[in-house]
Amino acid sequence: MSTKKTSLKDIAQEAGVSTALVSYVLNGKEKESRVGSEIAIKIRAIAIALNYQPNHVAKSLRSGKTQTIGLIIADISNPFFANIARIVEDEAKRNGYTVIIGSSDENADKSRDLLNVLINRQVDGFIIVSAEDSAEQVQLLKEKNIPFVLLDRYFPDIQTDFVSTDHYRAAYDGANHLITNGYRRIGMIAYKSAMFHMQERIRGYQDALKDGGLPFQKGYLKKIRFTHIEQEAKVAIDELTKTDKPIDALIFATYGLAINGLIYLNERKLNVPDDVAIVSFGQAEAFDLYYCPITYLKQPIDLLGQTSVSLLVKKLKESPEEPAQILMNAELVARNSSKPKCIPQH
Amino acid sequence: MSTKKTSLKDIAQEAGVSTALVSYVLNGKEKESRVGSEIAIKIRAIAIALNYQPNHVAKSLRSGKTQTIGLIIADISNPFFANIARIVEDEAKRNGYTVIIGSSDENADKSRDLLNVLINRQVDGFIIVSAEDSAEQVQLLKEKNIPFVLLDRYFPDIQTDFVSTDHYRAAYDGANHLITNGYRRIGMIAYKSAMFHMQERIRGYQDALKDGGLPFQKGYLKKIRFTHIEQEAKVAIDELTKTDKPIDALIFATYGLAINGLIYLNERKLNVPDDVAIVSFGQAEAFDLYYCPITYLKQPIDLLGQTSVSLLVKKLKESPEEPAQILMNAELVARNSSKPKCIPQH
DNA sequence: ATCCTTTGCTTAAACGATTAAGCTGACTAT
DNA sequence: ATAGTCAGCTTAATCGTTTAAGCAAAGGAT
Repeated sequence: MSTKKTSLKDIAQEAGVSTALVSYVLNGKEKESRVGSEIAIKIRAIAIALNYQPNHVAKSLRSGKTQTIGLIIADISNPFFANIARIVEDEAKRNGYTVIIGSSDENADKSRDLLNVLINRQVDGFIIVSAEDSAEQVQLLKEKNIPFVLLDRYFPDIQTDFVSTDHYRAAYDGANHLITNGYRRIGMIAYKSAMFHMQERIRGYQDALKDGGLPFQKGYLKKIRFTHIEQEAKVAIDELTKTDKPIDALIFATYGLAINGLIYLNERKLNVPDDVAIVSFGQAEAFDLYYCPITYLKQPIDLLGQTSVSLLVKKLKESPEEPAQILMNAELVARNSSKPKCIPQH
Repeated sequence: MSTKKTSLKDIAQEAGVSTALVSYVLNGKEKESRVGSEIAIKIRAIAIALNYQPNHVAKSLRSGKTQTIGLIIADISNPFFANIARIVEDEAKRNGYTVIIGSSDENADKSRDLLNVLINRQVDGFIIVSAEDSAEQVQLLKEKNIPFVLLDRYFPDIQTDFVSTDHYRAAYDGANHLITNGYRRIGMIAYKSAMFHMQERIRGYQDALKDGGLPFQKGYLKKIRFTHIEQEAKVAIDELTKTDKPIDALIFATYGLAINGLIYLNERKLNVPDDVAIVSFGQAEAFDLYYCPITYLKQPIDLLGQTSVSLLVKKLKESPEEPAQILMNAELVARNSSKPKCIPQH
């Protein structure tokens, strides 16, 4: 019933040769290893007959390579990361690698844990969407000479390979788009975070306002804590709208922020785009479903994912050279939520 | 620089003992193996000093266990599965397991591929959301005595462990809810599929209509191909609405169908729920964002995921006993999209 | 003094594969 | 005849752990 899996030894026994020969043949090294052609044929036949499947674990132990990539993301249940994960999975498979995904929840401790678990599991390398305060972990990987590629977020102070969206430019484009379309009191809701990508998004927003001749209003920029999105998003929106100079447009720095914010706008019966125009980062079916399709900054997810994998695979094969640092542009997908402003109200 | 990882041998050398002793101590078997308490302390100290991290691959080879679970789903970028994946990941971790996720795209060949790859990687067991035409694969796993638990979908003709939503009852509840709220011409859009869970959803819908005294109209049930959702969903909706007896309510048998359908309803300027009431399977933020929040059948994702993991872990630890077959109820979350029907139009 | 137990350690095989090195016999060249 | 070459195989070490079996010395009982 439970027929034991067949190993090299079984084949060797059946063929009346040593395991070495079998290994040579099945790895296509008959030429270099001077294996007789008759016995090679016989071995191959037996392997098929016994339905031989090499034991990956044994291979890994011997070779020191597991053909496995660790993918660290914030949360697999967030559509942005789920999409990334899917691309990475497919691309890795195409290169003969398997992916192990771990969710860090934007939390440095969990991220460290994950890294350790996966290092012990001997993954060959990592693709990492870094969490807050994880610079030291990245530094450590560098020192340990563990191959990795940072995805979507990077640390300007640490020399690493990375593949990222140009967050500054994306935010700049988003804000600029709103200005062009006639909006003048443009708010932004972002995370309270020291992460470079978030800083860049904020900087892009601010620079666009400045270049558009709009004075930067400190009160128009709201930073809320990742851990309290729901409550703080409401407070932020209230503060942005329940004032004598309410915003007429709002940029969400993140998909998660947008979801929460849009739901609350609904609750408050604020109309998009008449009361508030919207531009958001991230992308998801949800934006298509909103009564007024949401303008968003479409990050090149496919390219990001594919490039990070091929970069990592290259690092794993060839010896490390110069770090590759790739910045990609997000595409502004303009929809009704940011359409040119109608008649000035008053 | 690239300090080699420390192994048992290194510790043994440093402590002047054999690797066996080190292994005993670090695995907490000092008692059974009569290790001296002094040397035990010394070994532990050295292990910490050298930052010893056991090599999981070697452990796996020796033990035949990789502490890894294979999770086969349709598509990680689908929110339903992404959520499942997250739960499974967390629950597995809590039990000392790592998860490898594979997306089958509802395709039997890909599913078979995935299974083989993961079997070669020596995963200890599987959690599987079965794809169309994959009954034979499940049968094979059974014969090979590879532990697995089916998740959310199962085959009534094959005796296996499974954890699933009661799809029949969920659909019945959904349709019944619409009837109760005054709708009389209730359509359904489902997948053209032989999968049991889809058949059950359809059967639930039909039985509810029957029990509600509504004649089942063949034309009100549309089955569309998984591979052509976008086009066929439009056609289906047109056929359901552009007729002299148009539907007044619609059930989507799936999250993906709902997304496509709702977008098209928008396009057609059909109002929810005044023109068409909606009830959908699946759940996602998207449903909250719709101008009229969508009534949905909330599957107990957390419980499904957790239960499947603990079931599998139990199978892996203890010897196989009776197969566990668990059916859970979906909760109907009633929102505005299915609110009691207003004034009869004519 | 002798035997038995117990304690504290080592030895070595095993998991399944890879691969450098060595062995044997046949053939070639001189 | 004799050395050298080469084809065709085997041997055995190795990757890092685990663990059954065994060995040696010390202590206890008679």
